[in-house]
This record gives sequence, structure tokens and C-alpha cells, in this order.
Amino acid sequence: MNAAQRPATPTDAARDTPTRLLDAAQQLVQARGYNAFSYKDLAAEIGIRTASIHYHFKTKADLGAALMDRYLDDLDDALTTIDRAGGDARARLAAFVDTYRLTESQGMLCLCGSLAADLATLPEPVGQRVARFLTRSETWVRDTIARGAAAGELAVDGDPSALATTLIASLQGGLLLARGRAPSAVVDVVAGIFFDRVRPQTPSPSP
Amino acid sequence: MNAAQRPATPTDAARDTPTRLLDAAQQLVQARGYNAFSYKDLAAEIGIRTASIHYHFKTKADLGAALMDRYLDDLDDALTTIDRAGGDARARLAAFVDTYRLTESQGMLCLCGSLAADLATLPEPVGQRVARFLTRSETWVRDTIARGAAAGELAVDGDPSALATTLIASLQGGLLLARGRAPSAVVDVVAGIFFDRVRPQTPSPSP
DNA sequence: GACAATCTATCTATGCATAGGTAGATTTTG
DNA sequence: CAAAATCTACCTATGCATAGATAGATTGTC
Repeated sequence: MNAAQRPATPTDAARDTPTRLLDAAQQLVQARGYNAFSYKDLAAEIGIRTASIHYHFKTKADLGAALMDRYLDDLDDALTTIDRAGGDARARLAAFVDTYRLTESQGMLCLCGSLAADLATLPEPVGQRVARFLTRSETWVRDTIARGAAAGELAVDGDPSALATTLIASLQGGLLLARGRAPSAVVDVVAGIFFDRVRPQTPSPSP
Repeated sequence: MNAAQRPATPTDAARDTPTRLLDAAQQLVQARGYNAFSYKDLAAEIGIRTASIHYHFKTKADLGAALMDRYLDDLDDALTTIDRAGGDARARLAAFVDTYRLTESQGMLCLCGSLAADLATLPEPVGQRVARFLTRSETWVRDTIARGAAAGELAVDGDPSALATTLIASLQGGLLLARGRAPSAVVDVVAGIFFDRVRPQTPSPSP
């Protein structure tokens, strides 16, 4: 997901250099991929020399790890916010799906999806964090479905774990297909298919 | 998809150099991504100098385009073979999904999925072919579902177009999630969810 | 001998990283 | 509290490896 669609750049130039570097790097990775951005791009973006970037992030691997650490924190924050907002399971899942829409409209991938595509070439610490992000997302979706079913909020058609895996896969893959289409077209479509199987528990509490 | 899981390297060294270059390049792109392989890697792989590669493929962009051209041909061949095999719609869809399993078991992405992730940095002719591949896959799946429904072979639960988009997205995204998991785990899961909505038209022709 | 396929040698551009320096703020301490 | 020490956040300059590409042999083959 794109939990980390950073809070709309607060006053932008007002942030400190490490934060600005992370912001720019994240944008570049989501738009172009890990192996297609350089310290030079980054330096140009925020107006310092490449050597200065090394002062804040010793190596590109460190920068990548920091990027994913922040993204993991953002995910936790986003999920916590959703959980605390007090909607039912379906509303929570819808809020989760919503986090992908902005990313799609920008023609980007999820930071984690982009890095997952480059997984074989990533420094190991970065790869580990990517895996952690995907696991955490999937677990949250699975648990949200399962709890919704248990609480009688949701009529679930299928195995919560399989549905969760499929939702994450189709959202990540959806962003891959989305570029060059109408904004939100693909996320809407895959979400529609998903929610057909996770319906509000309206009437008959049947057997 | 990975239609182009090249026919198991026939005698391998017996093929001509352009073919061996394409084979090696495809393997590298699927495993590592377009921006993470070089003429040097390729040269080392097949035992010639990088300069010799330029004799066969003037530029990396040419190589990329040739790679996608062949992959598009492979897709057409695969779909034609499936269509001619004479199974019903569900068998055809299952055969289509099967082409993703080998890719998953090798921890790779679909050539087209890998390139889609790097889309923003691709030479334009390559990007166009990537889009063409995705459209063609989606169209085939959609039509296969729709025809299956029309022929009374399939009980389709939802819009064929949305189901097709979701299937492709979840397969492509599935390969993204699959690395580091049990082989075929993710393709099986997303295919299972898909086929719940595209069931054999068994008994009651209902209304 | 002509053409195909490959080679050696080399070029320019770029990537990540390091060394070493500097201006200015902050902290320590006699 | 002022001088000394240290730290922060940059800089210039440079190194060394790799990337894609080119020119001009050389070799093999019909």
C-alpha cells in the first residue's frame, strides 16, 4: 500500500534535510524504481551536492532501509488510525483500499511494490523490510475480515487469508496495470470485485 | 503472464547468438529488472564481449523491443494453442493461469510485469509493447469469460471485464508477493479466488 | 574475396563513495 | 564569560567501477 503518501508536504522547504531527502527518494522510487534513481537525481531535487547526502545517509542501502522504516511506521499509523476511527469491518477495509487510490492517480507504484519488483538486487536489510511490509498488510486485512465475520458485520465468501492475499496482490498488480489508464480505474475495479465477496451482513443471520 | 517461458532451452548452446542473447536477457529482466542488467552481464552469460552484442542489437532499447516482440508472439502462440486445445472456457482459463506457475516457482516476475514496474524509465517503443501485452492478455481473458458464459459453459459472477482485469492484476501482483514463499502458493491462492466466481455451469439452467 | 561474426581497444558519461576542508553553531571548561 | 574544543551541515575534489556505445582490426566460412 501507500500508507506513506506523506502528509502533503507541510510547507515543504521547512522540513529538515533528512526528511526532504527521504521524501524525494520515495517519490523517485515509486515513480522510477530503486535502480533508476541516483544520488545525483536526489541532490538535484533538493539543491545540495551528492557528497552531502552521504553525510545524512552513509550509503544508498542505508537510505533504502530508512525509507522502508518510515514506510512501515506510516503503515502502522494508517492502520491504527483506521482501527480507531470506529467504522465496521467493511468501512475499515474500504479505508485501506482508499490509500491506494492517490498512488494510482499519480501513476506511481506503492513504495513497497516498486521495491518488491527489484527485490533480487536490493541490499538485504531493505529486502527484509519489504517482506515485513507485505506480511503486515496481509495480516491486517486477513484479521479485519475474520473479525468482521466473527462480529457478524460481514458476510464473508471464502477464506479470509486467501481473500487478503488476493486483495493485496490485486492492488499491487493493479498499480502495475494502471499507468496510462484513467485515474483510479483499476483500484476501483479490483476493489469492486473484492467487496462482492465481503458484503455487509444485512438481513438473515441464517444458520 | 509468462507465456514466454521459452521452450526449455533446446540443446541450449545449439541456438544462434541473437536467440541466446534474448534468452539470457529475458531471464535477467524477469529475475532482476530492466535497469539492473547490463550488456556486461549478458556478455558474461553467453561468453562473448559486450561489443559483440551491439552487432546483434544496436542499442539496449532495440534489445528490449525485440524481447517484448518475441514475448508478444509467445503470448499469441500460447493463447492460440489454448484455444485450439478444445477444452471448455474454464479449462482454457486454467491453462492460462498455469503459465504463471513456472514463473512463480522460479522466483521471477512475468517479463511484462517486471518491465511494467520500470515503465517510467523504459525506451518508448518498449513501453508501448508492454501496454500491448497487458491489453491483449486482459482482452483474451475477458472474451473467454464472456464466451463461456454465452455458451452456457460458465456461471459467471460479475462483469467479465472487471473479472479479467482483477485476474491479471492479481496474477501480476501475486508474482510480486510470491518471492520468499512456497512455490505456486500465491498463484494457487489468487486463482482459487478467481475460479470461485467463474464456475462450471453444472445443473439448473435456472431462470 | 566477400560477408558475417566476433574481437581489441577505447570513449564518454554516470554511479556510489571517500578524503579532506570550511563556516558557523554549540558545548565544555578553566 | 571567554577561549578551546567539538559538532553540524555542507562543500570541492577525486577515485574507481560500470554503463552503453563506437571504430577498426581479425577471423572464419561460403
